[in-house]
Order: sequence, then C-alpha cells, then structure tokens
Amino acid sequence: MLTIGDLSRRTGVKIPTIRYYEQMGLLAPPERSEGNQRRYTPEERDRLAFIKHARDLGLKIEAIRELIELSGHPNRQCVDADRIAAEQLQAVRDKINRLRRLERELARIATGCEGEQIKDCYVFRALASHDLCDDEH
Amino acid sequence: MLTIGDLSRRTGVKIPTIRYYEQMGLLAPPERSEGNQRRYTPEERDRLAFIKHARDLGLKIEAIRELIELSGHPNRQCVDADRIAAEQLQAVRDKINRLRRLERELARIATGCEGEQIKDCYVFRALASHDLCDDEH
DNA sequence: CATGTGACCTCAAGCTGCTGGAGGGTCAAG
DNA sequence: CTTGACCCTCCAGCAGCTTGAGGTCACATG
Repeated sequence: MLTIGDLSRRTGVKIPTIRYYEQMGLLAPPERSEGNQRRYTPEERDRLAFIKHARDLGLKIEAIRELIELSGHPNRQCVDADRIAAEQLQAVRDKINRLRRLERELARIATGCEGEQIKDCYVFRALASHDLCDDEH
Repeated sequence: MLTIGDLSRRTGVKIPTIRYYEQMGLLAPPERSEGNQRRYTPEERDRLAFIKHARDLGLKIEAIRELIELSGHPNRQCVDADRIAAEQLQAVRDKINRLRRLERELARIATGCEGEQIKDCYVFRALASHDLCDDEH
C-alpha cells in the first residue's frame, strides 16, 4: 500500500494534482488508513501513470475520462479509442502548423532589431502593424 | 471617436476582452461619453491592434505590459524589446519540438490500433506504459 | 510516554486569459 | 416618444491545476 506521497514520487504527479484527479473522477476514491489517509494499490499507481502519460500527450481530462470508461468494457470494439487518439493527433498537427507560422514571424521580428533606440526598433514596428508580416493571421 | 463596438469590429477583439485589457492595465481608461460610455481615439485603436498582434504571436499579458512600458521611453536602447521577442521565439521553438515528439508518438499509437477489441487495443497498451515509446518524456 | 517533525487531511481561493449572463442605462433613428 | 441596438457594471465560469490556512496523523527519538 502506497501513501499519496509515495504515489506522487513514483509517478511524478504532484500530490494536489492526484487529489484533483480523484475529485474529477479519473481516479476512484482509494482506501483510507485508520487515520483517514489515502492508501493506494499498485493497480491505482498504474492507472495514475496511464493518466499522466495521456496528459503529457495533451489529452484533455474529458478524453481521458472517456478512455477510462471504455477500458471498463474490454470486449467492445475499440473504434472509439482509435478516434480519440486520431483526434488528438490532428489537434497536435494543427498546433504545430500554427506555431511554425509564428516561429517564422517571430524570427523575423527578433532578428530585425539591431540594438537601435526604441523609437526605431523593428520589434515595435512589426508589432504595430501587419504590413511587415509575410502572411495573414 | 469610436465606440467600443466599433473598436471591436475594427480590431477583431471582442468587447469583454477590450474591457478586460483595460482592467489589466494594457489599455488606459478611455474618455467617456456624457452617458458614461467608452469613446476611443484612433491611437487607442492602434494600441489595441498592437496588443492583439502580440497576443496572436503568443506573448503573455505580462510581456506585452513590459513592451508598452518600454514604448513609453522611446530614447532608451531597445535591448529589452529584443530580449522579449527572442525569448518568445525560443519558447515557440521549444513548444514545436515538444509537439513534434508528441506527434510521432501519437501517430504510432493511432495507427497501431486496427479495430480489435478494447482489451487488446494498442492505444491502451501504449498509454499504459512507456515501454512502447521511442524516447523518454 | 512525551514530543517533535514531516507527511497528511479538507476546504477555499488564486492563477491565466478570457467569455457569458443578469439586470440595467444610453443613443440615435423614425 | 418609442424602439431597438448598443453600452454599462458586476459576477460567475472555463481548464487544470497550485497554493494556503488551519488542523490531524505517523513514527522516530529522548
């Protein structure tokens, strides 16, 4: 049986976050000690690791809740799990594309400045209008 | 003189957001009509456009506040503005790199699933442990 | 057995950057 | 003068935590 502190150290999830996940219904309320402290089983540790992994991959709490719900029906087809992963992949790809556009513009802005005075600074001129941008946004 | 609605339409910033920026000190409290409604000058519209552009580029409110403060000292050197832009560029690049790793892993997870039953689904196996990952994260 | 200290408990508020609603006042056209 | 679009303030809510206050528990040491 693990205390919440043990669990935190082993999964890298902070203690308040563990309690938060419990409150959000991602983790079932665990057993308690005589003195009302949480005690976790190795299975619960695995589940938290699953949650953390999914969060690190950017899945929303709601999506994780869905996955957990699905995992309670091991004999159903897994199209839904597939869909969740694919949606997340698409979201990540979209985000990368948006960030790449930002990167281009920022690189231009940041290198356009050459230590002059603020009133002439390229950073300000670039931010003040879109005329200097390569594309719309 | 522009009403808040005009300003909103011209800049693409929603009305409550404009009021929020005022509250956060990014926009100075504008003049008011006899009936206490906000009236904006073209200069204030330019400033809001600047803020929006910076936000679109992902700059935090705090960074924008710093830039605005700097723009009040047009004769100082612009190294700080340069630094803010460079930091933001670095942050964006870091984010892109992290997302690319996610993309790789998600692509693998999403394509590893081939419509089997949940108990065998690759999505779950991949999320349950890091053993199937290509790199640490 | 007392005591110290570190880990734990609950509850509530705070964070960022908005967004939306309630309940009311204002403005300009007709 | 009325109508309807617009505006006002204040307050609550979103995600996903994080932090703090004020108190209890577990366990090692004296």
